[in-house]
Amino acid sequence: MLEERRLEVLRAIVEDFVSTHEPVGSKALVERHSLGVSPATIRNDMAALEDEGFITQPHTSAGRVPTDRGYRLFVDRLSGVKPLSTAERRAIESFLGEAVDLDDVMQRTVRLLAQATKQVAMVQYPSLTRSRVRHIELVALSSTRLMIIVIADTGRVDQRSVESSVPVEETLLADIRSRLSVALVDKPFASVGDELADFDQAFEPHDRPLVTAIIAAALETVSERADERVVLGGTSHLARYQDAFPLAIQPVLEALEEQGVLLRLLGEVPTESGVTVRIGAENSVEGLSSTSVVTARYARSDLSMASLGVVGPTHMDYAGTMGAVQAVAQYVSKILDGQ
Amino acid sequence: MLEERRLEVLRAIVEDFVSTHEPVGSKALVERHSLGVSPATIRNDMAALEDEGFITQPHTSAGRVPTDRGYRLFVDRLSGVKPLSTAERRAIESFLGEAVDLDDVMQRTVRLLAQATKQVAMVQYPSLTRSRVRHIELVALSSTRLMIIVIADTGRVDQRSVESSVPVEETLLADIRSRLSVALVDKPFASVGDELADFDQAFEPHDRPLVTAIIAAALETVSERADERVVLGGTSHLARYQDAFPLAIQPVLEALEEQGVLLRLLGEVPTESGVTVRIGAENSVEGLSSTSVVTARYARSDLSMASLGVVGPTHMDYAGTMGAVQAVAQYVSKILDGQ
DNA sequence: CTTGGCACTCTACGTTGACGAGTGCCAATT
DNA sequence: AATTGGCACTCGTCAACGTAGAGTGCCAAG
Repeated sequence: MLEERRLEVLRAIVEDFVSTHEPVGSKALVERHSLGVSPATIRNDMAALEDEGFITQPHTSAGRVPTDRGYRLFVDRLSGVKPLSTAERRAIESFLGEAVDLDDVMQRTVRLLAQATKQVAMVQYPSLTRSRVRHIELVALSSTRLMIIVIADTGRVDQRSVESSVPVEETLLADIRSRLSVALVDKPFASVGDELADFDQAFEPHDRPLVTAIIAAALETVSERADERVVLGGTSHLARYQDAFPLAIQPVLEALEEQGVLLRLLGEVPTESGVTVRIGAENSVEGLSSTSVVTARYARSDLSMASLGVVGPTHMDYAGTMGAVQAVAQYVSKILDGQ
Repeated sequence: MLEERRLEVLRAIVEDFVSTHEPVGSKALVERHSLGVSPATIRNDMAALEDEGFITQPHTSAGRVPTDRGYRLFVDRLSGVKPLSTAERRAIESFLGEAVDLDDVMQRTVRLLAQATKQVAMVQYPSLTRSRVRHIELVALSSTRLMIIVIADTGRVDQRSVESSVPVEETLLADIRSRLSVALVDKPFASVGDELADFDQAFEPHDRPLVTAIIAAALETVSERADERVVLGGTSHLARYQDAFPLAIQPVLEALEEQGVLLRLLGEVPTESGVTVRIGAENSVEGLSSTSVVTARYARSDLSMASLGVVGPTHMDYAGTMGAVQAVAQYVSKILDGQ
């Protein structure tokens, strides 16, 4: 009974604080929510919640504000995932459906997510590790410069240029090209290294340096590093919190400019499926200790896998944000599948 | 004599205001700069400058602040372009030299520019209009899905997928591929449309729909739209002006999120060479009316051409910024040439 | 366990008054 | 004709002060 009402009080505090951005007091609480008790009772509950570390007061005699721990409890036990309206779902689907290529899908997704959540959105390119090689191409740009192009079955195209110390014959190039195709096409990216292990043995010793360089370039395009790409959008939403709370936007912007940081945010995802929320200091990223990160995985039917998500103030609308992130992840998966 | 000193006063005001960000008064001016006259004289000059619209006072009794017109005069007649130190030049060269491909060059350039100017940097991808087709490739992703890949002599790779209503034979594909190569390789992008004008006539009528779709995709990769890509960096520098002056950062961030806006900023460049400065309302972009934009063109020996630049508050260090932008443009050109 | 009452603590806000920076104007000087 | 010192005036900034109001904790009564 009492346990239950306390949770109800916490929920009310979080909801009010999220919508008003102002510390919430006992009197305002009973007015806005129909808890059947008096302010004094609420005050007792609040004192208990504060002892347990779920809420805190900015200064003596102000209302209460949820702590990170309070938000955590709220997300885990009190809040659901608010589904999007059918109109919203339809808008998402049609907007994503218009995308012409993978870059466009990523671009559109990040805009969509930022717009839907009114927060900063990030979308990781589909991982290559489970992809396979669809096609491999070797092109001479000049007599000593080549370009190697690898196309994944996800539709992703990667290229890298290779410098040769000596001019390259077109016949040699054709030979390498066809052998590469035989060796790699339809092979998973993860096994490219093995497939190419003694690839250079088939060539004349004096061609080996070139072949080795090409192999190195091929491995680079295929290696983990290649899917370390995240697009970002909606940073202007950060400015809305400018004057608000302890959210200095400079460190946040700085952190978000680092691809490495974005990858960590999107990468540290537990095994479970569904939406992941990391609150405040749970993000082991300096500069984001007063923000929350909501992420979800998306996949193209197990071929490739990556994450997307948003970054916002800890006092965000978790239910709505989680709903939007989940829905977008779902539709991106669908679109990628269809393509 | 008097005319000359007035200009000197304007220069002093701009310089002081840029470094302190505070309105500058007559007394402070004579103290900090060795003009051989008294504050009262300066006041007369200031009154004249104000009448002419070069400076203004925020309120009745505060110091003077330059107007957009004042900055314009300063940039046109009073300020030079501050060259970078050799250490800086060397750092730029070595950092850009490490780039592995075009994407990497763009990425590094934008970081460099942001870091060197402590402002928001933007870099446009090299324009395709003057590029030529180096190689064209057609790949089957599935029996009804193709991908067309166009490689420019700038090293730029563009791809686009094509859907076919009927399964595509590999022999047909090979035929189209070789004819495309013959028709397009070494042709300038601008002429691709002409070259493909009656390309479909060479094929059987029932193959025409597919060929037409491929032509459309090829044109898309080659069309103007394709070079409409700008990378952005250093947005966190905006936050430094947060509390300062009339630079609300939200509208600026919003404007900079629009690729179209960036292209307009980088595109509206007069015929003259060198560095271009647009001050305040001279940028015909809503939201950027209290910022200045400094841009320069870069080129790969006339093959391709694009712009780069920075966005900052109107009270920026024009000499230093112009120097950095110019130097970076110069080195990017060099690097692209070498590659 | 709940509730009303009460004293207490702070913050937010508006008022007030000095202070100082800066100006414009004028008469005197060169 | 240009420069200069003097002087009165304007205004924004800042600190001090006091008040109003929101919110709390505690206690005694229901």
